[in-house]
Amino acid sequence: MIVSAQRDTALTRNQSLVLEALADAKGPLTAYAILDQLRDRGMRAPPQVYRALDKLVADGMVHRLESINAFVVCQLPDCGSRETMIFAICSDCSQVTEIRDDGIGDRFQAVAEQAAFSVHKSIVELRGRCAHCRAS
Amino acid sequence: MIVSAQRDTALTRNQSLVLEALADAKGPLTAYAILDQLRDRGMRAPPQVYRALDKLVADGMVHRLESINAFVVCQLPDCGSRETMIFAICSDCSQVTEIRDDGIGDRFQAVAEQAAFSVHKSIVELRGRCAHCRAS
DNA sequence: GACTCACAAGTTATGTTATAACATAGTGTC
DNA sequence: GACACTATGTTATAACATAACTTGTGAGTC
Repeated sequence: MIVSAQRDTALTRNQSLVLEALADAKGPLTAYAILDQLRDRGMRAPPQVYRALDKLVADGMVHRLESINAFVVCQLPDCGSRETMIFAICSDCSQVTEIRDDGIGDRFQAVAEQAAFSVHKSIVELRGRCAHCRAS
Repeated sequence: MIVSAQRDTALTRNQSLVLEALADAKGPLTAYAILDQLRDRGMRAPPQVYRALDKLVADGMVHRLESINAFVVCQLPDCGSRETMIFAICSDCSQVTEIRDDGIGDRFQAVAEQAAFSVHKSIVELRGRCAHCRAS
């Protein structure tokens, strides 16, 4: 459950480009969407994007959404810390809301403990409809 | 090994083959691993496997593990119902334990409601170490 | 039997996501 | 300069998934 954030080092050019692309995006982007966006700024091949994403995810500045194979910039402050985050992904517009639920990590730990399973990382992704899409 | 489960219609040959392969497996299998196993029983191409998996997942007899792109046969009875299941996936041996936590769905619903998000489906996957791998 | 409707299965090709493996270039230290 | 170290670039390919079309098959009808 410990996510060590090491933001001590400055970002490299590629890392900055990828972070910028994600920050400017309205929603999550796939690695290849990022690549396409950054082609005219020198990004040429998938490994460049994936390497940058690896670093940004490790530092807690970007989250990977496992169920849609996409990446989103972190919306909450202090997210590099230890909390388990919940991602609410709209099935209509694919916008993502990052939700903090203190204690959910402990709950997972507790139920897992009954199976003698020790949790290192939790993935919680909710699929449904966001406020905006429900209204329209 | 035959797995009885809650289903409306009988399984087709391909669906039975895929279910059998998953039931006999020690852990989760990817679609292509299933394909390889079933080649000598007539399975030839990915769409055949994916179509069978679609049906089995829809019927609740098989679960898809989003974070590892793999599939596992349902371990718990009455899983076709609406419960949100928790999957504990061992990072060492990739064995999966399916955990039931009544109430976790309500909790997700509650926190999502604060963001006016309506949940249709929840994905919870815990990564860590299973009892067996911790002991060894 | 012949027809046809519906659906499962088969097939080909391609799209999408991710990484292995190796080559090159910059940077700081001695 | 020689060296280690890290980031980058590049090519190729692995791994996962689906679109689109064809063929088979069984049930119901005439």
